[in-house]
Amino acid sequence: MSPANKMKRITILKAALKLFAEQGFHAAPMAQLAEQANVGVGSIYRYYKDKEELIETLYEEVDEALQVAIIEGVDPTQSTRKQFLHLIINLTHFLKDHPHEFKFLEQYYHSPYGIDKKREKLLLDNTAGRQSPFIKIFFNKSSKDIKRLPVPVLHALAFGPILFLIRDAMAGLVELDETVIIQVADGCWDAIRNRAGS
Amino acid sequence: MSPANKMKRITILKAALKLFAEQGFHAAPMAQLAEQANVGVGSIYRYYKDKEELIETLYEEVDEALQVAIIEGVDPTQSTRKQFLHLIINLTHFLKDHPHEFKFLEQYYHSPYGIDKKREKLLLDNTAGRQSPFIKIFFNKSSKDIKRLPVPVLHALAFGPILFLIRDAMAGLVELDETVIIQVADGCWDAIRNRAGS
Amino acid sequence: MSPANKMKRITILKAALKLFAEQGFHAAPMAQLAEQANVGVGSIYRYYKDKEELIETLYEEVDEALQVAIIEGVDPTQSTRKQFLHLIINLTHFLKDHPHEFKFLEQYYHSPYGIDKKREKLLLDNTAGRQSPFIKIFFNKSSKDIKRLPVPVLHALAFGPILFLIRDAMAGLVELDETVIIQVADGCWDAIRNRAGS
Amino acid sequence: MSPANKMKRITILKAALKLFAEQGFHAAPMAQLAEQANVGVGSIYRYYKDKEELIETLYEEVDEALQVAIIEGVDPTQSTRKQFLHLIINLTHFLKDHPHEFKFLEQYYHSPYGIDKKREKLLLDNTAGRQSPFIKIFFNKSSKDIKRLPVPVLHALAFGPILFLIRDAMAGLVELDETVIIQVADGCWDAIRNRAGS
DNA sequence: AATGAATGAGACTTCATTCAT
DNA sequence: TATGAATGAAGTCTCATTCAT
Repeated sequence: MSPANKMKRITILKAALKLFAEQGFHAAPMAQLAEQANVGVGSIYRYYKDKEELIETLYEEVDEALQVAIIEGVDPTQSTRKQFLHLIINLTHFLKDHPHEFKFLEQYYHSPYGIDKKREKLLLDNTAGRQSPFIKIFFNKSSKDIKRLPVPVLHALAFGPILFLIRDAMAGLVELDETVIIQVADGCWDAIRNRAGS
Repeated sequence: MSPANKMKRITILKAALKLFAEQGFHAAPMAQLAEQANVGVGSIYRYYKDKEELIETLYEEVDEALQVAIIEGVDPTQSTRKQFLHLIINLTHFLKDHPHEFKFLEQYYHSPYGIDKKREKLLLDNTAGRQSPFIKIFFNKSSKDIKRLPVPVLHALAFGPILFLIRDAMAGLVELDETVIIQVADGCWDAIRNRAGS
Repeated sequence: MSPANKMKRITILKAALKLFAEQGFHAAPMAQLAEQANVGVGSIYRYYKDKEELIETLYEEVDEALQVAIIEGVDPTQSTRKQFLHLIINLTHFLKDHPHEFKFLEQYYHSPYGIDKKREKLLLDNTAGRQSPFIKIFFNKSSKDIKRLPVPVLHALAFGPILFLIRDAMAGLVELDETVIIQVADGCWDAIRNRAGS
Repeated sequence: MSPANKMKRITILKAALKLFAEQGFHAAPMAQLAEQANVGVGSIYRYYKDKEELIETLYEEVDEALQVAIIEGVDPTQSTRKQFLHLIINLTHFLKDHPHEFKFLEQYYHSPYGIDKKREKLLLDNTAGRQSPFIKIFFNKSSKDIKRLPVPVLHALAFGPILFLIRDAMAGLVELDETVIIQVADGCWDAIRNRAGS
């Protein structure tokens, strides 16, 4: 594919991200998307078979970016706690700085779009593959530092709060400054760490 | 309103809950809803101005039921921890036992339906009103037992994990038995409690 | 179905017959059909799942009418030749008097719509069922009067010419008056009859 | 036009014939045609003003080939009957051996593409020109051997049956072997020949 | 001359909402 | 009051045709 083509693909994807985030999949007509992307309606269909494929592709793209952002700068030689905090902070910053991506992902996961199909795939191979760059490495060496709990439970304890909070932040209910982020991360750490003498 | 009317309102609402949960708002035509509810399409419009109002009303109903279920049997004379565990368990059971309600709420919150409009309203007066039956009471006496953190942060630490986990459970990724629930609740408690000497 | 409904079904069918005959299936948009039938576009879809079902229904309807018209007044006690001529004349009159029906059928059979599916069904059970009211009766007693040939061949010899000619007549190339019809019918009879002493 | 151009014209035409025969005019996008012909879409438009012109041209080509094939080997010195049988056999073989051509012609004639415009032109100057190579010569000397009937009627009697039958053969309803062909041709001959003493 | 990406009119179909019965 | 047939705006997608390269 030529660079020009690639560029148009991306233009469309970007416009879609914004539009879908702002209006939702269903309330975003292809015509409007075409307009925002400054292309003809038909052109979208050169690059994506249909609306669904566009959404799937967008999801893949966004998810990829998220995964990359999350592990950025995490240093495996540091303490588990340090790494954990780093992850949480990365995640939070990425989502705060990319509200469109955040809203899109929220919709994607929670609308019965590919809800079962996608979540299942996603989370299933979380345990053993894809997203794992960080999850797996992190939880694998967990023996000592982290509670011996089923991975999904650790997962929930570790990431549930911050995701919950980011939603509130998006809605303007909290100011997610560094202090708060650290507080939450600390809380999460408390939730999963293996407290020796307690 | 006559009892007969009231009954029909409820019939419609029940059918809507099921349909919306199973298919999503957008994929659930009013005609199908009418069919499921065994009423004429036109009748729905006697009780609800339009589809949106129906959804809003349904949300209110479901939310109310959830609030009630959550505080059921919580005893203010018990220890904060006990009360907290009780809340979490109530919440989990309700959502596990009412998957339609759960799916509906997920959609409602995460689709840009009333996302801003609604969440804002909802969470804003959380702090000082509606939902508070349990939140407020609970956090107000928090001085000693619970970390001194902004309420939304506590909120996130307390409820984020279990909500996260319930989603996984719905998708069939985890078995949410009593043991797991307790584990999570304990984890959450660890996240928010004020550990005296640590 | 109420009489009013039935009436609208028929109104639509009639408009469709005219439109399809004049413009062809593909060149006849549903919107135009709706206009001609004086109904809303959406209404068509109350009665017919989609354009294809409409076409199929129309075909069934037209075919039925044709079958009925063909055997009208045919008297089994008359000579085979008389009956044959009667059939041909009925057929010719019906198609001449119903040019829309004729054009529609031509299209239906010869466009790769249900070409294989339909023709097969049609012609296959011609031999032994449906259309047979006349075909079967006619060819079954054929032993003496009619050549011993495979049925499809007799079929072709008997009806090929008149169908061919009707097309020319529709195009204005021949005037299909009684004389000509009789001439053709006679020719066909000559083609299939068993000439004793020749 | 250069030989190379001529070749490309023909390549396109061949691909079109196949595609139109298999899918029908309407279901055969220009893009797919280009692909099959191994040319760019734009190139098609260098040779043909638009889709319609392409179809018309194709029709002309196919018709020409058919005319040529039909008279091949017909010997004017033979008896009228022999010549007639020869014609029928030629026609049948050509169409049997060129199913794409056959399907294309069927569509072309029976869809309101150029139905009136084309058939009229075609058949009109049949009487006095174009196609006549065989028709005219054949029917002109007909005085004695053949019934005195309007040419279109003779036409119908002579060719109607075999065309009818070929359709059935294409649909797999009859096996068109030499025997059957001869039977039909004989039947047709019976239909048009002037039986002396009858 | 050849290409094929781009276009947008227009096709089919759905569905929230109305209104005559 | 209850109904559901009728409506048409709006959505998704296709495809003949053009035009910059």
